[in-house]
Amino acid sequence: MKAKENSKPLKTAKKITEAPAPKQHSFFEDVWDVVRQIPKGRVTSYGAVASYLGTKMSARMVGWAMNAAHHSHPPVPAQRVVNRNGMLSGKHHFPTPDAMEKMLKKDGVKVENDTVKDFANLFWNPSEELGL
DNA sequence: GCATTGACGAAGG
DNA sequence: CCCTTCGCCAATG
Repeated sequence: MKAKENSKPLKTAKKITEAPAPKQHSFFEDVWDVVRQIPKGRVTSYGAVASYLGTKMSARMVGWAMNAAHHSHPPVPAQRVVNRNGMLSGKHHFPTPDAMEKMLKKDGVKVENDTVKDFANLFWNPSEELGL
């Protein structure tokens, strides 16, 4: 049901990055849910998550979801999500550029030159782990 | 309402 | 093998 919560000239007070999904089961929330299931010390890629959700071509949306994930709750370990290259492409979106790799190292993931070391080995594929 | 951008990825040249 | 282009979907200008 769609409850039109507004009919008044509300000046877009609703900003994204807070809760883009008024309802659950949104692509964003699905992404967060998968990312939250990433085991500590493991990492995955945007494409892998997208592929698990069935939209492998929409890997970019996963990145967008991560952006909103910063305000989601429970917190989403976005630092465990990197691009297919294993590079910390999103580190610039964290509070501080080194927050991402710092958290990864805390998870036991070695990061060097903004890239996850032994990425192929640490790669966590939701389609496999969660069941294809 | 159209044009541009974006934390990607695959394909083409 | 490196660079460019296209596709995806949504948000922003």
